[in-house]
Amino acid sequence: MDVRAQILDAATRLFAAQGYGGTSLSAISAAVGVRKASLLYHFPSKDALHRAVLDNLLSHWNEVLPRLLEAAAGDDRFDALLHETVRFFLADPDRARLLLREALDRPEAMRARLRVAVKPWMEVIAEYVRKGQAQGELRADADPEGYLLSVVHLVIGGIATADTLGVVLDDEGRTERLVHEIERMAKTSLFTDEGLAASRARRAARDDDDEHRAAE
Amino acid sequence: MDVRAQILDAATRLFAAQGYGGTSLSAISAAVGVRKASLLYHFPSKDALHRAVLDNLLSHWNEVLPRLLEAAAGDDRFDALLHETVRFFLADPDRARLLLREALDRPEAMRARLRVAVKPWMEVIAEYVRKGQAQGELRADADPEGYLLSVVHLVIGGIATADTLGVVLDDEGRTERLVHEIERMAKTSLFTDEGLAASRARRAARDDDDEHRAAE
DNA sequence: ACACTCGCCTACCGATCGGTAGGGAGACCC
DNA sequence: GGGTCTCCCTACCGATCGGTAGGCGAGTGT
Repeated sequence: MDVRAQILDAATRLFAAQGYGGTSLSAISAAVGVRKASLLYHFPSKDALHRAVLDNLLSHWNEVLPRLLEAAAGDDRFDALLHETVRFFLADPDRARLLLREALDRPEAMRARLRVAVKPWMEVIAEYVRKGQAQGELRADADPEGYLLSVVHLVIGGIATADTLGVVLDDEGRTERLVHEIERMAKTSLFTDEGLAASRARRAARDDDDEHRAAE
Repeated sequence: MDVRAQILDAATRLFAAQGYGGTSLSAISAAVGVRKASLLYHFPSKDALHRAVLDNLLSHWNEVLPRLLEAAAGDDRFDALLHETVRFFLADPDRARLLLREALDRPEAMRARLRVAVKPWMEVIAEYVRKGQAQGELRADADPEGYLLSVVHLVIGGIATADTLGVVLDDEGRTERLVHEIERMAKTSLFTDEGLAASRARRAARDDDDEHRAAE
């Protein structure tokens, strides 16, 4: 891996763990094994490095999301979307921590980023929620935008602090247990009980179908 | 207000907004209107100030919670507990931001704090959840500890970043809307639909009762 | 009147911060 | 082989960091 990528990687880990203000350029360069001046050759300033780290993270996400939205089968869209979102942050909890820190540290900048990067998607999905509500599959009293926001939040926050808050869950699979409950909450509070049953039935039918096709 | 309290207050606001590492002693003392050396007269070090800020916050909470647990009527315990928790953090969102930052910045220290301050309460409430599950009022597939953790998380995270994430909710009452949805999700994903109806019926009866008593 | 404490101050400390200047080894082009 | 570009280095900058030393004025107790 080239030095620039190593710097980006180390900066991501350190910013996530100690925050932007709490991480010095010396610390990052030391983690990579080069001198501070070399770091500043690749990134002209600490702020530029910070932007690069965030861009790197968000571009990953923007690359995953559209593929996900169109790939997910129409009916189980929410299920797949939720699960893949969880997987994305679970694959590297530092992603969740970075976003959380950014929201706390620079609310104004984060707001601007969200406005252009997230809001359009959010509106598309919210529209699907409204359709599901009209069909009686989703709870009518849910606030689509508020719900989506809260779920994103539940996932990001839950994963970012799973280690810390996991103190009340003594067993070792605490993260799995927490994630499982998060997914359960997200689904239960969106689907009506009928919708949930219908969704399960559809998935069973599809799995059956897949098996048949695989057997051929 | 005496200077010490002013310092504590300013430090709380600044730590919440910019984090511990991102806030200098000069900034805090400037906000109060005294010199840095005067600040260090009241608090021997930055770290001591930080501890004082956190102790101040947690003691508030520990003062509120027990009163809350015993005051809430047996059947609507969850409702009252949830709502008062929301109110506690909504009254000063900096509380939520501070806790969130602490969990990110010093996971080890936070874990220790949680272990002694939160875990006992959590276990008591989880026991009540299990009872409710046995009665069929609460969803049997919920993981009591995981659920409680996630709700705390949903509330704290939601309130801490309501301003930032509220970008997708254009209207002015965004915070109210978000909070309302958070409460809805928390209840819907815990109560069975029967339990929810029963709870509503109980509350209606009680309100009726209150009116009668007030009319006498 | 005196000593003493409290609360805040000015002045300063060494360490570390983000960032700059400039040099040198190696690869590549002509 | 000379020129140049890439990449990393040593050495240094002024600013700011958390923290210390010590003085000064306003009470307070005796």
